[in-house]
Amino acid sequence: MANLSDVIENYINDIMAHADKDSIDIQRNILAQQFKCAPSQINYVLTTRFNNDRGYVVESRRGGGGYVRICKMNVDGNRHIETIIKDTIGDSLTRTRAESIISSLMDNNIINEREKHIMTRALSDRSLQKIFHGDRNTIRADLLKEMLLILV
Amino acid sequence: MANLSDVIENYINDIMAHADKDSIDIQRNILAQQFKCAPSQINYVLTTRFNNDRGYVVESRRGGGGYVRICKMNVDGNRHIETIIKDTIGDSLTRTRAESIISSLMDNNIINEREKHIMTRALSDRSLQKIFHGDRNTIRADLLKEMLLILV
DNA sequence: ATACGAAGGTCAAAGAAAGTCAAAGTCAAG
DNA sequence: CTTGACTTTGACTTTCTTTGACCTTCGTAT
Repeated sequence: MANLSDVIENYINDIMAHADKDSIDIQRNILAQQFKCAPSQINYVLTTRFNNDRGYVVESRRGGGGYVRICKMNVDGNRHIETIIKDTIGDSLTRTRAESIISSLMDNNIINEREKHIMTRALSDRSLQKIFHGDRNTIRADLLKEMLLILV
Repeated sequence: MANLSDVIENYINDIMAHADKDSIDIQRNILAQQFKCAPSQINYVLTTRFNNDRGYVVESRRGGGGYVRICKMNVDGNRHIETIIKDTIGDSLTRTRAESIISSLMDNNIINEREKHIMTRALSDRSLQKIFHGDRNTIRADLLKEMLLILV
């Protein structure tokens, strides 16, 4: 059932969890071989699951001895929230991005699980079903910003 | 014989009853094939029978490895919330009524102050600013029901 | 310096689900 | 027999994943 991207995400999370540091190094081609997939699939996982919204920074190096370093940033509360409201969210926010942002807030203990669920549900497609499709993402942006304001 | 929607509803209830968890995952197209109907019929069943008035939350994902997850919220555990969702809110909810419902939840220790603030913000006129006036109260109703279902 | 091989990056097309919407069908109540 | 609520269907849309062809960067042996 689970797709390959999820499996790879899990695998990386696992390594991350068992690492001493907040960053790990992987090798793209090796990983791709391991999972019998195209190397670019690894990039796909990185951009969809280990991106900024989720609180990760990825750096890499090509050529012999190349690597991909995945760093989990841990942030301090208030400043982070302000940045999210002012810069990260913007005028429009997809559901996927909203969920990423909310997840990373929980990872950083800025909100708890119940609060995460409340926010996620509020921003779900189902809650916003009656809103014209083209407007949903702007409403989502407004909603999340407003909800986050209580945290500052 | 009952109509197809009823049959599908029963089928889903059956799976639900035999599941360990309070949620099950289905695949829309598979189910449609099984019942030899249009895939959108499954959506019809979901919106008419497994909606939040009946205590269900549905989430889904498209694309490879996609699924539809149907979660039964244990509303029986909480008569108060059940009543609010089924009877008090209805199809339309003004901001004022929303606020008084939320306040009463806090007074009854069902939610804490932070949660109250999050919900109030989400339902504020500012958050919903860009929604056409005539639609705001229906959206509010949907939003509050969806958020409340998380609590049970 | 240069060329070559060993990384990693990008992008677009194809594939795999699920969602939407409105038209057409059904059926019971008035 | 008409009306209105509920159901069924199908054409079209959107989202997410997977793959592959082609590009860029880096280290190293000559």
